[in-house]
Amino acid sequence: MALSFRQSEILGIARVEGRVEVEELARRFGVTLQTIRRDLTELADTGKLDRVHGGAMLRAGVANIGYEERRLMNADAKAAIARTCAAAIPENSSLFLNIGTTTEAVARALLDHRNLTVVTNNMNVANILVANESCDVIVAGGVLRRSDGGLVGDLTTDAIGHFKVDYAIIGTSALDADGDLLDFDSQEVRVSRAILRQSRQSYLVADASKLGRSAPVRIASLCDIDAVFTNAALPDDLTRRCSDWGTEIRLPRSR
Amino acid sequence: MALSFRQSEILGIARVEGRVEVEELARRFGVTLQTIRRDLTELADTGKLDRVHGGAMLRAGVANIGYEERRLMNADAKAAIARTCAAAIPENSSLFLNIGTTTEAVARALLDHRNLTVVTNNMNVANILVANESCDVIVAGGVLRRSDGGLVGDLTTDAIGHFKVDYAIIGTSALDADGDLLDFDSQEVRVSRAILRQSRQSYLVADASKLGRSAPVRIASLCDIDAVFTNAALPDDLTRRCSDWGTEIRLPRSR
DNA sequence: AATTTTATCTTCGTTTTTGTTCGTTTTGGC
DNA sequence: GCCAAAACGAACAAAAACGAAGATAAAATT
Repeated sequence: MALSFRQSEILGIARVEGRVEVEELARRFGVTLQTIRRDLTELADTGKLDRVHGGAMLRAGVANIGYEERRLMNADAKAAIARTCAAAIPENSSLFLNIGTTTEAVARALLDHRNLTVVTNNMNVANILVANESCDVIVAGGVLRRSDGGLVGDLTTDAIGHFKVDYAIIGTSALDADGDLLDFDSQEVRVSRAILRQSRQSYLVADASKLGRSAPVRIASLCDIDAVFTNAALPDDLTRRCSDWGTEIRLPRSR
Repeated sequence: MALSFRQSEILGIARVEGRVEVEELARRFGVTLQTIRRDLTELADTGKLDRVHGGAMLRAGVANIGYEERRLMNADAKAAIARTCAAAIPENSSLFLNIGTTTEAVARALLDHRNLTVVTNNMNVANILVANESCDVIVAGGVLRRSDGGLVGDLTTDAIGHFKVDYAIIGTSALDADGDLLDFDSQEVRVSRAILRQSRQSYLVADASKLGRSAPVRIASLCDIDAVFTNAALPDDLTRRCSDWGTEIRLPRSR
């Protein structure tokens, strides 16, 4: 079955937004709710989307509830950060993307970039970037973690050692007052460190909610990072330190 | 067939716009709707465009469509094979699943098994088995192939070398009259061979449509396989040879 | 000039899609 | 657990798009 104009457009919207609503789509296309429902049912039947009450979502693949909540938290901020970061990535370049909902937002923002080579240990990132035909996706293998679709373990670290890319784009669980990047899982931290080691430029993407939080394992310091993409100014002393370290701070252009 | 002046212009418009509509084209070229329809039908027949109601669109991932078709072909047979195979896999065991729509069917049939450890180079298998909470999923990394969600390359072969599992469950593109398993992609074949090497028992899952077909690269022979799960009796001489080799042939119980 | 070929138009019955209505199910507050 | 509102799916009718077949006209061939 070939998809209609409208259906493939719905799919496109879902890829970008992560979700679509019946009402909104009906308004947008100027058709009845029933027609949209039929479209969504068909897309769900062929496995392209997951149907939910009131709309549909990208195929869940890996997501569970806690993950969904995290993904929707600060969704706008994350999308804005992702756009800014994607704008800093030239076409024809290679990059790492690690685990995290913000890096997934970056993957979505990269759907229009051409000729990228992306190495990732995040199943969701791979699932998103499959849609970008001109992009080579390399999955660093490992043990699949249900909670967030991350691949971790020795296998992952080993695989990453095989590459050297232009940009590392990493997320973090927490960014404390000293400018240290922190995470909860030491396995994941080993992967993140390997990623930083194997890349020429390193970018941190983190929304403001990560700021001032804490977590037990240290990934790196902001002084090891070339630029941090976030959505609100950092505290004054951290800003000062960043300028000493030569770490650029990039905020989304206000709108 | 040579494209008419108008047809190649339609193609040009489609390349730019991504889609074309019958009405609009008819107006633009000053011809009737039927003429445009004929153009679009021809362009679709030669694979240049995808026909949809009201117009046509750029062909979306050619490969992807092929995959969908493959997945739906003999879907019932594959499901039956998968059930039989899954019944032969005890709980608390470890297994490989490689690329292929039949192995994906097996993954679906394993959703109720408990305490499995599954190593796979197939993103779809991983996405399916995520739903089985009691199952450890390990993804063997590699280059992601859009056409079927397979992960291939040296990275994959290396990763598989790290494991030794109880069962290898592999699919194949073709099974010829000599009992040789064949495939089209030599990279994928390397992965399949690595899988066979690293497992204690090896099962082939292949529906009858694979029988008597051919493909350029040899994976192995049925004599290397412990059991083959299929949906129709093999030719007599192959059956005889299998019994010489000690290769069991397992058919779904009729119903 | 006559004939064939090709592309297009016209007509009409068929298929697909969409809108409408209505009974059923799900959801969320109480 | 109960109820109202929202969302849903089934069924049918209307509308749009479709393809087949024959008619027409221009171009190519003889």
